[in-house]
Amino acid sequence: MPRPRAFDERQVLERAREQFWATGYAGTRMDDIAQATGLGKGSLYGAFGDKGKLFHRVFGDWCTAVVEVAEERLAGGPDAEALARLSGYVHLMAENTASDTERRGCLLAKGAAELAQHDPTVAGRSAETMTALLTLLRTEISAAQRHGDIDSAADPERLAALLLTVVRGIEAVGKAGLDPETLRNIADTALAVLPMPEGQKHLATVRPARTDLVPSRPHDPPDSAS
Amino acid sequence: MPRPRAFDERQVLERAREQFWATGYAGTRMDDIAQATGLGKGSLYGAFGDKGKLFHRVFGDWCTAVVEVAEERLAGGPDAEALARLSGYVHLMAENTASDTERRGCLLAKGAAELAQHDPTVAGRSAETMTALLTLLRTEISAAQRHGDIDSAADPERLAALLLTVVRGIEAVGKAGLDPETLRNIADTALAVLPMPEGQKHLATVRPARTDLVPSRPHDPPDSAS
DNA sequence: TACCTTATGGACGATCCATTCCACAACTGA
DNA sequence: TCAGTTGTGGAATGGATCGTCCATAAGGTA
Repeated sequence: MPRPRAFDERQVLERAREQFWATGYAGTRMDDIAQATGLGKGSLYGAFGDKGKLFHRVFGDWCTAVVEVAEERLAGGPDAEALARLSGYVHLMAENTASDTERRGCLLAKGAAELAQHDPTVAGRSAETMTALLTLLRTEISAAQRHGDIDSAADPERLAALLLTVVRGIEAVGKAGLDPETLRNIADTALAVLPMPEGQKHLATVRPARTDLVPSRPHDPPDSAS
Repeated sequence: MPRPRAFDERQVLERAREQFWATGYAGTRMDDIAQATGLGKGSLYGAFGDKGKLFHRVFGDWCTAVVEVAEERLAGGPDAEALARLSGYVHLMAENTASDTERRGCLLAKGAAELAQHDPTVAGRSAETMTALLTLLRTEISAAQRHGDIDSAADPERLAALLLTVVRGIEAVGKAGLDPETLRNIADTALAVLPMPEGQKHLATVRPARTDLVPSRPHDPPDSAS
């Protein structure tokens, strides 16, 4: 019975994300978003509440996407390919940052840096996201250990935390200005130093020349949430 | 012949840093800084130009301090203690983040996240800082290799980049909400996976129980620039 | 078709903020 | 002591920004 909305909510959120991503929370004006989406202020406020609520919505969606990308890459599959999945994921994240020529970084990092200290919602959501990623990584490391690709004496929890740190760290040093080639090397190196089972040499890939440990490395994921 | 300044420039910069650190660039008002320093707007603008210039000054000083802390910890000393120096540095950085209960994070990361994309000065300064840290780490890794504490077949450049990424990554995941204990473990793990020379086992420290690889770990550095 | 409900979007109000301005203070050198 | 010069701090300015309001449009329903 009421008049239906003339806009696609998802599309509006996408445009809003683009704005927040480009200029941060404080740096984005509601007028910008109105302009970018073609919506009037009335519709915008009517549909999403206020600037804060709109950002929370965008930020939450982003976090969901980040975890989904990890799930696509990591969850499921035979133990025999667990190490390859881990490698693919880490390299994907490195590639995302490396190809981010505009240096927009990741909205998760950007939002957390700007707001986590004062906004419990953002703080909570980013923390959830970290633990979700940690769980995915730990599971995969355990799988690789079962298959004998990673030393089973190592603590999967710790290795997962290390890999997560490397992934998030690549984003950080990328935004800080390290060049793409270095970023890709970091991903290689991180995977190369993972402890191999006793008896196997694992050092080779840390040597200067080797960069071929890793299987094919996909570009431009559908939702390239870096 | 002119009237001398009644304020201490260093002290004013310190207070300004505190503000920018706490609330970011856009989130900090010049009135806040005036209030915090006790200066009037006229003095503030007369002495530092405008908000942007003031931030650049603060940001630059911070970057200098970050490198200085690394130099104090890393540069100089016998090769025999190079690995210990590396370990001390990485743990110090982890401790800084772990003890940052207010979750302010690091101004370098915060500033870069907020401004690097649009402000070439910030982008350039943060990039310089990264390469300076990289150089310090590489030098120290080479020293440890000479002494036989790290496999000399490994590329010091790559290991340095990995360690830098871990250090910056710890800051990032810390701000994102991982608990202090996990952060400390990450530092342990990163050091434990460094490739040992052939013949030596290096895996032990990745095992759950071990956390004692590292020498004493200082708290509260003079200029605790995390 | 007439009516009711919701959407729309631009104008508006109130607030906030960076920057400038200015009257006055403080110090130096003659 | 007396200019002359620079520092000081708060009031004023001008522009920007968030959120509200309201007259109107557009579906649905009877």
